[in-house]
Amino acid sequence: MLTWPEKYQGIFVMKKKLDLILKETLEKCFNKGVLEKTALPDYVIEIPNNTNHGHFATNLALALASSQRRPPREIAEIIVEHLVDTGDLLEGVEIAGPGFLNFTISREEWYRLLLEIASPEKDFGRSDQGAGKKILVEFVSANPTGPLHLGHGRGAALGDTLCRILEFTGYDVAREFYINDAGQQMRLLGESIYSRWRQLTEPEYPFPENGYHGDYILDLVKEISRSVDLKSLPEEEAISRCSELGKHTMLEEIKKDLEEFRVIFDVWSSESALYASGSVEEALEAIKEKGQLYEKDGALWIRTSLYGDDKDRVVRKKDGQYTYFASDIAYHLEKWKRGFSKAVNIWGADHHGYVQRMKAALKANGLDDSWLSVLLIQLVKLWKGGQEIKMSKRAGHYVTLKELVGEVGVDAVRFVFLTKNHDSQLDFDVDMVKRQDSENPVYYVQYAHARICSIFRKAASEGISLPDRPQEVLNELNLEEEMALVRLMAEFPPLLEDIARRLEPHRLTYYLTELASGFHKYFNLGTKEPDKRIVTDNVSRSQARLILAEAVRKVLVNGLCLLGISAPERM
RNA sequence: GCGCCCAUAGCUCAGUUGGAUAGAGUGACGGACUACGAAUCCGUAGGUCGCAGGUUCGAAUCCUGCUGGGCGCACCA
Repeated sequence: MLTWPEKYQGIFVMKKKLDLILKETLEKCFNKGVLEKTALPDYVIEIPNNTNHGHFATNLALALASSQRRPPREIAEIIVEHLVDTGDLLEGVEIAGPGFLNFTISREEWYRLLLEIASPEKDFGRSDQGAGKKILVEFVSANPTGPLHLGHGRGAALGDTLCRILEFTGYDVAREFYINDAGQQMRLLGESIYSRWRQLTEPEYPFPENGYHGDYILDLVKEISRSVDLKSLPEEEAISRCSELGKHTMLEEIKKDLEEFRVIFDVWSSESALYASGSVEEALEAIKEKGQLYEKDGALWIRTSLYGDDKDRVVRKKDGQYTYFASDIAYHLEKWKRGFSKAVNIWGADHHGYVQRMKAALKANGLDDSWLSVLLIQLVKLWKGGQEIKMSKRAGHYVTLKELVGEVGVDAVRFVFLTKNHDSQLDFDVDMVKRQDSENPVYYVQYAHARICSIFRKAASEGISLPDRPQEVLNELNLEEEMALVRLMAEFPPLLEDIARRLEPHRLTYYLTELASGFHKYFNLGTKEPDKRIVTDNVSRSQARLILAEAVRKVLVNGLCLLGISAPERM
């Protein structure tokens, strides 16, 4: 039976303890009169980039400099001199640079954290930061007029990973796909299909202006003519059948492609349903009651300009038709009514101009600015053989998500889509991603996992496994590389919370690459120096290193899982 | 014309409430396996953080102006 420690002594606790020590120390200095009593300044306790700067560093002395009217280094010395050392947390403190305080945490404290990570019961990195908060993430939301392209894929990877991280950090998350299935574009889809069908027998039959040119339209023609006898219908009815069935088929396809991409939505909501249920009218009525609507030139306007938009916007046209904006407002008010404490939209960068007006419309309805966050994703450019593959949706020739996934695999596509900030353009080099070597960032991380699994197999073959009493072997861990790994893993939970707060999932790929790198580096020590291998002839040392390896493995698994990427045991 | 975003190594990009010597991958060059997986590791080279001011103990990060790029400014969807 394993005996693991129950109490979590992680990095939060360390930081909190340290902060307490600092506050008590200051109090002491004030009371003794060695420092002038002032309000607490804004200071930071952080993990320094440079390992020479200790495990934690604070700028407290620098922050005090102006109110104390003394040089920061002098203040730092006073603080160190009066440091209230309560427990066994600290191993050392140094004054450095202009007056930073660098703290070293005791080894025992790090061992406690390591056991916490490796513990089989604990989902390391999971937190309850978002407890009680319901958050709605709307993403992809592709029009059902064609297959998903790379931009949708990027949005899908971003949105899904964000959702996974939000869930892991305690939020109640709903993944939602909004179907723009009202209005002109559905009509155009129907006409495009119908026209292609007619052209089978009448090559001269006109194709609609702005119609959809892709080859998939021909597939839809085949599909539809199998179940419907278009010939027997009047033209108008045939087109509307084509529109209806085309949409249905496209949606099924989109759903299938997304599932293949490991993205499952909780809710599929539809624009046309908003009209059918009267939600659009209802929403406008509510806005009207707030006095935010007015008529001008025969159209109905909303006063978004009062709330940060450049100008007021039309919600109902002169011809009586509602604008797209009207249903969008209704949709977002619906989201609000469903009780979400926050909404996140992931939109293509071409919807840029929409953000401000959407927020303004919500504000006009009394909603807070920060309730809706919109993440805009920039273009994906595809490179192959050193050439950019130009795409044009209009002309109907573009690489679909399905094709790319078929070529390089889900793992690689998801990973690469998340290696960049959503706000910057992304170059996807197919050749690089297809190569099964170091140039491929996904393999780098997955390989670290497979390698650890391999080490466990090796250890097992020599009769070595994780110890029953891990506490008793841990002091075998004292290499700098080993402690660096522990410290790096300690940053995982706060990183996830930060990602959840700032909606920046791409940071996870960087972190995992860094962790994998730390492990590869550590592993390679053993090629030169056999006593630095994980599996050595010293059993307790091997066991200690297996605990470390297991901890790394768990963080890698959790991280990859959050990215929606597999963690293979062999490659 | 107005608004938003971006500008960091040859290339692609990280750099997160302003912190110490600005990082990684890739490309180039040179090294490391008869023993835990070389899909790995180590080393060298590479920078006026677009330009110019400002704020302060301290700026890639905040402010202003400029230059260069992207996107958006519909009674389209």
